[in-house]
Amino acid sequence: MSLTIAETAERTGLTAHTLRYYERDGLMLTVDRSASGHRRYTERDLDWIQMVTRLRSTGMPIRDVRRYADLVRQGPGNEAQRLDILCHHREQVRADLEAAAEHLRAIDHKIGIYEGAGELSA
Amino acid sequence: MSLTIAETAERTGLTAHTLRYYERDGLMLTVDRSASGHRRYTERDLDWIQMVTRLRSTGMPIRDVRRYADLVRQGPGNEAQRLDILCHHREQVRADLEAAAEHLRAIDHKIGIYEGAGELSA
DNA sequence: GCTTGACTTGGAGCGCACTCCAAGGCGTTG
DNA sequence: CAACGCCTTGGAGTGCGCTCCAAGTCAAGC
Repeated sequence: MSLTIAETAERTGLTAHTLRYYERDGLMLTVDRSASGHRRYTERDLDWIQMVTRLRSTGMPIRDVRRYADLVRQGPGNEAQRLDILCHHREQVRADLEAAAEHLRAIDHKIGIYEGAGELSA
Repeated sequence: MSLTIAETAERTGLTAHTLRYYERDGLMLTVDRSASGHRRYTERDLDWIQMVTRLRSTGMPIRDVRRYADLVRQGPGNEAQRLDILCHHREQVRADLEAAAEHLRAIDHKIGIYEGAGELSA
């Protein structure tokens, strides 16, 4: 089983542009090519893209994803470093989530004020 | 009581550059000036900056903050529109928080795999 | 066999949100 | 009263993450 870049874009929610960009920028593991040079994505690539998407959408910068991808591409032996990157990121995400939750409470409060005013004036 | 731009930057965690930029871009309510033309920030400005910061750091784009600021600057009468912006944003933030929490769980899972492997190989 | 359309590349362009610069004004301190 | 530092402005520059373009290759359908 292997997918074209368009099919992979469809399945991952990224654009073909972005998939090429990620590859150029060192975020991908090795992507196979057909005889004619077209990219062929495997199940493993889809899993990896999902991981990259998770890291990106929790705010990890491209350059950090690249550091992580570099380690994975180097193969076994550097698991401690990978773990280190993931654990640091996890703490960052937890802190971000907590901050966002607090902001959400403040926004809720503000909404409550407007809704209260609406009721009073009604 | 009024603060200089430097003091306000200090207190809000924004830079003086950013405070000027926000004002130019229509994100601020009216900011007073001293006789010499220097900005003077009041308690009300600090509260407003905090709100802007909450909206920004929960992912509201500058242009939407500006729309909201425009309404507040226009004065009473458009509370329903303000409420609309805030409620839409609240739903967005909730969705983002949920997605981020799911990504966090997946990252936790990945970390668990690395830690498990570490223990096995130890 | 020719068209159509998806694919390739290097490189340019874009939108967002700042971030900084140059040139000049003001005002407190020694 | 001179120096120093903080302030002002319009406008240019930066970094990030895509996003798109031009020119060309290749594969499949009519």
